[in-house]
Amino acid sequence: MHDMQHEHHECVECPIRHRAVCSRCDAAELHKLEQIKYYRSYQAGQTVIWSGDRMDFVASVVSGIATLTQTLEDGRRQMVGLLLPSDFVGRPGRATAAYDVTATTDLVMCCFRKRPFEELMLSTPHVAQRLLEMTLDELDAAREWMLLLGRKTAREKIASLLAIIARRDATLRLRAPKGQLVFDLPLTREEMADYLGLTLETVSRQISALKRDGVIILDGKRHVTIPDLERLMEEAGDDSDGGVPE
Amino acid sequence: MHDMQHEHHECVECPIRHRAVCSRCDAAELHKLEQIKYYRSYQAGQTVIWSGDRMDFVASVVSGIATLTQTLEDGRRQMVGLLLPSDFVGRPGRATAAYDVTATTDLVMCCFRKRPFEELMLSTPHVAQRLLEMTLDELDAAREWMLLLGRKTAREKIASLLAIIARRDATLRLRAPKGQLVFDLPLTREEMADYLGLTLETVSRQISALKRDGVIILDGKRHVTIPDLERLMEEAGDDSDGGVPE
DNA sequence: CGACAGGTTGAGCGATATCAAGTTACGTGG
DNA sequence: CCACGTAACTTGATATCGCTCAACCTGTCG
Repeated sequence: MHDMQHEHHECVECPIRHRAVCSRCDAAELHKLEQIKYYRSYQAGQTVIWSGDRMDFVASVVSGIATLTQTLEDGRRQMVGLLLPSDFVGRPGRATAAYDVTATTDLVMCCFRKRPFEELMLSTPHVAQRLLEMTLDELDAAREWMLLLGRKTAREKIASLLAIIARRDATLRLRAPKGQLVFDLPLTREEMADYLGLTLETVSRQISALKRDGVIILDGKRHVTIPDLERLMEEAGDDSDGGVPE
Repeated sequence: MHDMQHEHHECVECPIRHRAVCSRCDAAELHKLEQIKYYRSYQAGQTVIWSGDRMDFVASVVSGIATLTQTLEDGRRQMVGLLLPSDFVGRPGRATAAYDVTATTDLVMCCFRKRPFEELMLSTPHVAQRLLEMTLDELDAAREWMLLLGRKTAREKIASLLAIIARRDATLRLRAPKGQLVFDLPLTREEMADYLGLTLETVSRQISALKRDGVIILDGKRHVTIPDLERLMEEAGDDSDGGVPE
């Protein structure tokens, strides 16, 4: 089902060390985490967990991208989470997965056995504090998506998604998002549709329209250039700056 | 702007004592909370906080109902939270409100000054633990709403909202949701529309349709009877039971 | 009694879904 | 290296659900 890699990386060299659920931990706490962690790898397209499955671990995304999706009986799908490096998967205190988790690119996760992790959360407040902070951020992101899903037009939805991916990509590379932005779409048209509450045909048409109008430049189907981020933000319909309050 | 009530209620007699952010606290911790708490009351329709405003407190809803809403520049509104008794308002570590908070009924809140509350969270893990749990629950609810907003039809949206209100009303009264359910809608048609990503006209039409089809019985505009919860759940499109995993 | 907020209903329109036909890119086996 | 198959994507024609605009109803409060 999945490849297991038993290589043992050092936490102190971990690429997500400063952003993940472990970012607040001191050396002693990291040592405890190190004892209950292990890595798992998945290929693009593989399902990590099915909704309803027993889940005996929680995890951080180390590299790659995963999605959370919900499905109605008749097959209608809605993505409800996009997991990037450093994002957390799973819920302490819950036995089964609430959503399908799928690797959309090759994916490496740093897993912690659930029971020891829960005990560790009680004894070392730094993990719980960071997890609360991350969960509050996710809740804000979810509410932003609710606005998008409930009230934005198809064109605005596409522009919003492109803006989010562009900005996120820029921060991952530690470059300020200014001037011309270039990135690759990590999602298929269908995955974008599932994220935006649209059909894949509408996604395709709106991308073509944004291209025709010069808001984006496409090279192939996935490689995107944003000549003017301001313009894209206007198309997204968000109020002005998009600055994240803190 | 708002009435302040300086009456001093005892935490041990508080109606939300067993569900709110303080539910895990022991007597000593409650005593600390009691020293930084105060009550505020708002009338139905009053705005509690505007998005972007400085927020010097966090709070629990004691009685009544409040909403969180986001607005696009051109006036399109999306509700992103429905706050019921015991729900938590505000975010530790953030200076300004991210959403408009409005009292839809008369509302009483138990407020804690933000700075002391944040310090208390560091010293007493029970508050932070409970807040994490509540935030994870809210995140699940938000993701459920994303599915509704992105993929459900107008009729399914209305049925879903009615089912949620019915069940929640039943649990607040501590009665198992079986047989015939009766409750009053706490929201206007417009508020329902803002919650569901619809127009108020569509809300009105779909409610009329559900009434015509015998799924609900209306007495006046707000008083609802659900003769068959199973039937309503089917109309909502959710898979079967709707049981909350834990 | 009049005014107004909340709610209902109708007619027509438009954005997005649906159904369908192609196109492009890419890997695989001959 | 080419032919084939397939997944991803694009584009067109048509259908439909929910929106918009508008009129009207109902209950409440002064």
